Amino acid sequence: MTNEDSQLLVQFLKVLADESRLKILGILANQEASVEELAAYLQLKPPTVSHHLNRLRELGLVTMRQDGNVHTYRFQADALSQVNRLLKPEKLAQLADVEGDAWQRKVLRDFLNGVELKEIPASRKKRLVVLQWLADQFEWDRTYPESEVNEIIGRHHPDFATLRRELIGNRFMARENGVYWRISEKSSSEKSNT
Amino acid sequence: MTNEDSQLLVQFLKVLADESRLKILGILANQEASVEELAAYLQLKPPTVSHHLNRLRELGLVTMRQDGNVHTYRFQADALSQVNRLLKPEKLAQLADVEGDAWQRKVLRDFLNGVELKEIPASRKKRLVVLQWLADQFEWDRTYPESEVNEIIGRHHPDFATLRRELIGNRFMARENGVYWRISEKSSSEKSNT
DNA sequence: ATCGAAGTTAGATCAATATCGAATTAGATG
DNA sequence: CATCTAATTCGATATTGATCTAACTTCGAT
Repeated sequence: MTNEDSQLLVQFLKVLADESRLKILGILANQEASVEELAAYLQLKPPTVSHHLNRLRELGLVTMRQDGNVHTYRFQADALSQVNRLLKPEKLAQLADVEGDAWQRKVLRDFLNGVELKEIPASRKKRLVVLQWLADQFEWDRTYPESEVNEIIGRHHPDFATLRRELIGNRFMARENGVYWRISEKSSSEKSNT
Repeated sequence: MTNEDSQLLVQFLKVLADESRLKILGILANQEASVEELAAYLQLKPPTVSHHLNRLRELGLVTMRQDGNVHTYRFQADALSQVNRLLKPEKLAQLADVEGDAWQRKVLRDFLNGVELKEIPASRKKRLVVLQWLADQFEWDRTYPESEVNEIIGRHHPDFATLRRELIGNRFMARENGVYWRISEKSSSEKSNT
């Protein structure tokens, strides 16, 4: 489902999600009708019906034919199939993909001030996002002595000891013989930014 | 399509016709999620998401499971099938039937003041409605001399001659040898009221 | 038992829009 | 041409509803 498909679906649903317009379609599904007839059926004034017919026409749900002064509207059944095509679980699922990691970005926006970590998130999920970001401050393919680890973390937050332990505990980094290095995630979906 | 079906369809469409809610469904179609995650994905505040989830839950489009403080929402794919079932040309066509002859009633309401015909409609379609009503003032299974026809019509409008000719011309009544009687319509859908 | 975090509820605000009356356009008719 | 009718357009109004902040509830952890 492309992004335009998604926008189109919303437009269709907005136009259909109105009792008057559904009734209009219902009437026109039986037989074509003029604005005045529709207005009387629906107990609405002609300008209101005209407005609704315009919205329906914009999406191809009805067409208009003019006989003298009378505008006769006709239902276009196949336009509905577009909606039914898009309104399926699989299609909706594709809709979400365009979004991406907005949540992670939000967490970082909330807890970072520039490169400064305002505080350590209490919730585990958010803490993991921040730790991932912190781990990204370290390069791959090399080791760091503890002093350098403390210094790098210290640029972002005073409590480097806690954060260092968290990095190890949550397997963003590993330690052996007093040196530290980054380790890769197995399957998690987190990604860094900047 | 019953009337409740129709109301249900409108409710569904109203709930679905919102970009945020469609996105929520899109995300949940891929994996279940908590309120906060959804809020971050969509860049909305938790109360807003909570509101949307409530609307979706009312229609069975999502279900909720509570783990401690975290409410985890899950997409219910089969709820969508209801919409697809109702959103078909044939179903919409059935929707109009519940309405009936509102238009005719409207015309009569406009042109009648009690039993008094305020004026003779200029538009043919409306004139036919009024003539049908006028014809209903005559009984079946008997004949009327012209004088009585004039008198009966005269109760409703001064110009009884024009109306009498219209009744004949539009085949609501017939005349032979100076007497008049009602004749039945072939297939027209008009019905009278009181 | 206290505190913090996730969620919901309540209330307020603001934008979108359904509806209508008035004015306008365009066709038909005498 | 003058008039009448159907339809549309325009402007105003009123309602609906999406979103937010603030307050409250509930649960878990310290």
